[in-house]
Amino acid sequence: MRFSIDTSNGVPIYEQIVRQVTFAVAEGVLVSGQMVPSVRQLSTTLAINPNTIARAYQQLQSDQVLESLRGRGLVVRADAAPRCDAARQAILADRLRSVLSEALHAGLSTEQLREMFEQQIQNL
Amino acid sequence: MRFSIDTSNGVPIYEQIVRQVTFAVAEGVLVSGQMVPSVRQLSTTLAINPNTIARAYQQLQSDQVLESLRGRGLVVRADAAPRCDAARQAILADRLRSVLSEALHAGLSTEQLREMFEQQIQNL
Amino acid sequence: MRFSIDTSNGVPIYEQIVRQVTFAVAEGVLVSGQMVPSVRQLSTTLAINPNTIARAYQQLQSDQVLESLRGRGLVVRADAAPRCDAARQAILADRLRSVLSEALHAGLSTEQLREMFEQQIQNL
Amino acid sequence: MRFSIDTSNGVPIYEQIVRQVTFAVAEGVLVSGQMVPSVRQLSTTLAINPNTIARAYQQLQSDQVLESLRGRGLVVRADAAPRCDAARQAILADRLRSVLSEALHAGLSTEQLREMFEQQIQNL
DNA sequence: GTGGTCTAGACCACC
DNA sequence: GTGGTCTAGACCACC
Repeated sequence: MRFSIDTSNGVPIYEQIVRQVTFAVAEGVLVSGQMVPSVRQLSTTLAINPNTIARAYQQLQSDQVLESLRGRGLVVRADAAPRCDAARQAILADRLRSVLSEALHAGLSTEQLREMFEQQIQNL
Repeated sequence: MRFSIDTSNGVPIYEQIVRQVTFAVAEGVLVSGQMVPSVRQLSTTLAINPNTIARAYQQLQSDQVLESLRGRGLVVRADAAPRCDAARQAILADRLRSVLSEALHAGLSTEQLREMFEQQIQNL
Repeated sequence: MRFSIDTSNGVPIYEQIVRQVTFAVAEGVLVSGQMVPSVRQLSTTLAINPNTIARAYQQLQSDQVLESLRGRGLVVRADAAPRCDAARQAILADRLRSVLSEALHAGLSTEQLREMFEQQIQNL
Repeated sequence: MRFSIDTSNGVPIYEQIVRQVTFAVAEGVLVSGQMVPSVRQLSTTLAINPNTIARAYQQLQSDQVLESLRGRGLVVRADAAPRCDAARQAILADRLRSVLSEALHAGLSTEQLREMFEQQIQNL
């Protein structure tokens, strides 16, 4: 799988990695038993501090997405896919809800929002 | 105008104040020449340190939304409304874009997104 | 004499009044024995707080430019003109020196400065 | 780069730092990608409170002169040099304009000003 | 009364 | 280690 890190959007790097792995499992890009790149390897390909990678992998383990196979590395857990799918849905719905809520509080109408939605989605 | 501060959502307090003033000017709740509450007054009503209020007002001045009448207080600048409206639009569109972009990268379809959008907007 | 107050250039209002009176005496626009407008009158014509005017006049008295004639008001002192002329020269030379010094420290050459000088003086 | 702070000239300390960094980038003394001293380090070498340094660096970020590499420090932005050069030019021209304007209003002739200019520039 | 600046010191996330 | 935010409290010029 490919990672894309944006160091300037305020989202912590380790969080971006956690999400991208979670989403990849949800989509089936990463499947049960598949290994993820080693801390060292990912650290050099992304030019990111190894501690940051390690922290992301640590959280993915406590999220029960990855597990450590002694001496071999980290792999996707057998039961991770549905959990990741649920997590993906929840994370995205929540972020969407929060943006919409702020926009409504800022005085935009539902119609203006729908317009903005269509406009943004066409630009992507 | 009324302010509502949420100290637990990660958004800096001064930033929340900046946004709320900007949005209020965009909506016409605050109009040109109108004074904003004094640093000390807002500080006591919100139970927030005066420095934090001052920082928000400082940024609103460099954003050209407020201007200082020395020794008297801060007022909304004559030409602030369109600037604030544009800022509001830009901030919200950007946040929406970022959510949608992440959702698409996470594998959701445009149709799924549209569904999620309608669902979230009805719950608000 | 006419006063012009700029409330947005950072120079305190009372200071602007002090300087304008001083310069007017230096130029001969105000002459010895001539009365200056009363605090109350100047306050209303300039729409400025009377305390601010009073403060300016206080300083002009301690600068020995004005003197108070009991019950009649403030007039230009007999010996004020040369003092004001010297003050004007000193104030302006000092401000010029300070700008030039900063520009040189900022890396501009004498030639660039001379250019800038001619350009600015033509625009005035 | 070296900083020199004058705490007695009325110009706020953070503003002096902002200007010195801006001018250094304009001159090429600081180049794109180069790190500026850390808040704590500059704070101790200048014997200035870290908050004051942070405030200057904050403004330099909103001026798009510096950018933050989270957890690592602050560097000069890729496109900062022309912006800084323009800012330097604008700041100095404006200060010069303001001095000349005041001098003309004070009754000096263009010729007297030119004389004063040459005199001051030789003494520096 | 008003805002503006500064110090001191704490706590935080991130690398 | 890095910057970012916030509190507490002081002092200032100005109105």
